[in-house]
Order: sequence, then structure tokens, then C-alpha cells
Amino acid sequence: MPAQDQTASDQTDSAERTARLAHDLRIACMRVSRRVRFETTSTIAPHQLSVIVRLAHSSYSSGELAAIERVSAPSMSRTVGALVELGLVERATDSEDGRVVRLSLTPAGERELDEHRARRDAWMNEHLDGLSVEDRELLARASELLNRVFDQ
Amino acid sequence: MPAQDQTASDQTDSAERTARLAHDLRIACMRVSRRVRFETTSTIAPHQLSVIVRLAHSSYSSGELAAIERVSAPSMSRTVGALVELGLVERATDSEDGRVVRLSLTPAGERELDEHRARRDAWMNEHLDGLSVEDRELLARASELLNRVFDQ
DNA sequence: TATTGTTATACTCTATAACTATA
DNA sequence: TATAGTTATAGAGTATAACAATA
Repeated sequence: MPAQDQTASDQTDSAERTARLAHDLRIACMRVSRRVRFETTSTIAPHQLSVIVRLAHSSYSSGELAAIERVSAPSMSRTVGALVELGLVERATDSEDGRVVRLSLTPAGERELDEHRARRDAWMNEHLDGLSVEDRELLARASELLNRVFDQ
Repeated sequence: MPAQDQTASDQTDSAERTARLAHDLRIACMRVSRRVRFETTSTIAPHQLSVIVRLAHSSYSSGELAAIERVSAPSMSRTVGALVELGLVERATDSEDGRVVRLSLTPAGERELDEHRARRDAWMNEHLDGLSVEDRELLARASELLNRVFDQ
């Protein structure tokens, strides 16, 4: 095989390996994610949890949350209403613009999120418990890389 | 520090490292999974896709699918009905038990799944494209390990 | 008049209860 | 009589359209 063909062949192999990696990594991540969601029970619904996670990072208005979560304004209004009813989220009128409803977690909301995270982390922990030091080291480096590459 | 304390301390460190790994890995997998689901559009709804993926592996009855997906029998009946309407799934009476409805993908159903997978793999591929050979090698080994450990 | 958020109404997915067909 | 599946009906989340309050 001539040198230039060798190079072309190498590039093809690399693309094929990346394609296989893309598939295998996607399946792996989605499988883990699916099982975490499926096998850790929660009192609050997924769409409610999404809002709680957002509010844990910072305060948002109802409209901002609707845009981030890609649901309609009325839908988010309803979701927020339910969380307020549950005592997990607080509404407050914006001091600068009376139309805006500024949202934040209550202490109960923060507690709910903490407990939720603890359950999910514990599930994950159980499944990593039997792994060798080398395997755990591999996954630690992969996690760091993934969280860097896919940091939205 | 005496030797036995050193050992105890090592065990604590190991448990803490594993706990951190569990959290970081969970976040990484769920983040990737979330973005794949969020950023690859699909004509079919998630609950419909789940059924299609199951049927791609083997044939199931409506009741079996309801149990696997943890939804009620009427709910699965409805979901299957919609997929049949769309021409993606076929109903057939079981040859041994006239009560059982055996389900399978139609060629259109298989095509739908293939296209869906291709879109998601392509999304993943784009995000891995710029990585170094070493990073891709790391992720390939991690994927293999994860798919082995979390093989449902 | 434009914008933020909520209420009115309809559609979809889910559930439980009642029903049909088969074993 | 028991089981597999579907139909009847109700509850929850989401959407668009209409409305209220504020800028």
C-alpha cells in the first residue's frame, strides 16, 4: 500500500473509531442516566425537579425558566404554582419591575433537592463499590473530561 | 500516625474518592443524556421510542411491555395503538394463546429507529470530533467499562 | 402599546374501574 | 373462574388564545 493510501486509510479508521465511540458512549451515558432516573424513587415529578435544580443555582423569573426549560409560559406558571403549593418555591415581585415574578427555593426546597441528590449519588455509589482502583481511576478521569466537554 | 490509623485513614479517603466519583460520574452521564435528548429532535414521543427500542431487541406482548416500562396495561395498550396507527408496530394474535397480542416492529418502525439512532450518534460525534486521540481512547475504555457494569 | 404573568380551554399521557374475549 | 387486552372515565402536564397588571 502506497504511503498516501496508508494515510487515507488511517483517517478512515480514525473516523470509524470515533463513530463507534460516539455510539458506545451515548449508549453508556443514556443507560446510566435512565437507570438512575428509573431506580431512584422521588416524590417530586421530573419537570418540578428541573425547576428546583435551576433555582438552586440562581434566582429566575417565571418567563426565564419557561425559556430555559422550553415549555410555554402558562405551563411554567402552573409548575411553579404547584411547587409554591408544596412549599418548595417562593414567589416575590421584582423590586424594579412589578410585572416580573422572581422565584427562589425555600429551605424546604433546598432540603428536597439535597435529599434527592443524596439518593441518586448513593445509587451510583453502590454500583461503583466493587470496582478496582484502576477502573475507578479511569471513570474519574472520564467524568472530569465529560463534564468539561459537555459543560453547557 | 500509627500504622493502623494510616490504614483506617486510607479507607476513609478511598470511600470519599468513590463518593466524589459517584457524584461526578452521575452528573456527567445525566448531562450528556439530557443534552442528547434535548438537542436531537424527534417526531416520535419518548414513551413511543422506548417501546420501539424494546421491540427492536425482541418481540413482546402488550402486558410484558407494560411491566417492563412500568406503566399500566391500558396506558401501554394506548401507546401501542398509536404506534400501530403510525404504521411503526404490528399486532398479531399469539398462535398458542388467543388472548395474547404479540407485537413487532414494521420495516417503517425499524427505519424510524435507525434514523433516530443516527441523529443521536451524529450529535455525539460532533462533540467528540475535536478531542485528542488520548481523550478518545480514555472515553472508549470508560464506555466499555460502563456498558459492562451497568448492563441492565 | 408592549411585556410579564395568569386564567380559560383543549389535547395527550397516565391511572383505576369496568368490560370483552379466551383459557 | 382467571387472565390478556381494550374501552370508559378522570387527573395531571402541556399547548394556544384570551385576559389582567405593569412599563
